[in-house]
Amino acid sequence: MTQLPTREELRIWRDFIETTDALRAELAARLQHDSALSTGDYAVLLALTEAEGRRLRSSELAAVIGWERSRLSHHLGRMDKRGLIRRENCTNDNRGAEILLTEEGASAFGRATVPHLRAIRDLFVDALTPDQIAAAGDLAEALRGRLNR
Amino acid sequence: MTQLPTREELRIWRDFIETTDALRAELAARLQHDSALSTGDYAVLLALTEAEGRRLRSSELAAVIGWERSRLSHHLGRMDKRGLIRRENCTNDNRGAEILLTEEGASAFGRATVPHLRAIRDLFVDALTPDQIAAAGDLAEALRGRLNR
DNA sequence: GGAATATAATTGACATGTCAATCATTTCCG
DNA sequence: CGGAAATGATTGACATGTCAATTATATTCC
Repeated sequence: MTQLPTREELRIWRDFIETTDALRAELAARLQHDSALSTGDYAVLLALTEAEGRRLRSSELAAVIGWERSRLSHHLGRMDKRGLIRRENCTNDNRGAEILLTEEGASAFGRATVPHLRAIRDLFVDALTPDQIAAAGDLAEALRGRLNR
Repeated sequence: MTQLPTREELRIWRDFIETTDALRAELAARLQHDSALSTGDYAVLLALTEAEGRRLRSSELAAVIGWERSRLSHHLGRMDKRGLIRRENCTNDNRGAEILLTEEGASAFGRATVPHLRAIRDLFVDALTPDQIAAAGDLAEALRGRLNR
C-alpha cells in the first residue's frame, strides 16, 4: 500500500514544480518580447526549419513536436493568418496537408533563435553548476521512466 | 558576452523541461479523472480549506496561490457556477469580495486530496532516490535564485 | 465493385490564461 | 470638505488547450 508523501517531500515537490513552471513562463515571456513568437510558434518553426525542403505533413509535424493533431490544427490556423506558414494539399494523399515554412516564417525564426538560446543559457545553464546540470538530466530520465511505465 | 548552450546542454534542457511538463500534465489528468477537479480548482480549494473560517478575501486568495487577480476572478466565476465556492460582499470594505468554501466544495476537496497525494508519491517521490529528491530541491532553489535575480 | 473500416485533418464547444480597460469604493491630503 | 489617486475586483477581447464530432479520402476484404 502506498504511503502519502511526507511534509518535506511535499515541500520539495511544490518548490520543484512551481519553479519549473515559473522558468517556463519567464522563458516564454522573453521569447514573446524579443521575437513576438510564442513557444508554440517556436516549436513549429524549428521543426519546419529542420525538415527536408522546409515542409512537413501535418501529422508528421505533430509527431515531431509531440502535439495532438487538433491542437496543431488550431495553432496552424493562427500561424497561417499571420503569414508564418502555409498549407498545401498533399499530392500523393488527398486527405493530407503539407505545411511549409514561408519566407516570413523563416526570417521570424531566424531573428528568434539566438536570443532564445541566450535566454536558456541565462536562466538554466548559467544558473546551475555542471553537477547540477547533470543532476537535471538524471532527474528527467528518472521521471520520464516512471511516466512511461 | 554570453555563449550559447552546447548541444549537450540543450539536450538536457529539452529533456528537463519537456519531462516536467509531461509530469504536470499527467498529474492534472489523474486529478481530473479521480475527482473532476482541475489543478486550479484544487489550489483554490486547498487555500480555502486551510483558511480561517474557510473564507478569504479575493486578493488574499490570489496572493496565497500566486495568481493574477483577473485569472482568479475568471476561475472563481466558473467555480461559483459549479457550486464549489460562493462570493459574499465584504462587510468592512464594500469594494471587496469574500470567497467562501461551500459544503459541496469542501466535500469535493475531501474526495480529491488522498488520491492526489498518492499520485504525487507515485509520479515524483517513488520515481526518485532520496538523493535525487534532495537534488530536485537544490535545483529548484538554484533556478529560483536566478529567476528572482 | 462496394460496404465496412481506418486514416488525415479540421471544426465547434468549451476550459483556461493574459492583458488592458472599466467600475466602484476608499484613502490621501490640500 | 472634496477632488485626485490608490485599491479591489470584474469584465471583455483574445490566445491557447482539450475533447468529441465531422468531413473527406484511402484501404481492406468479401
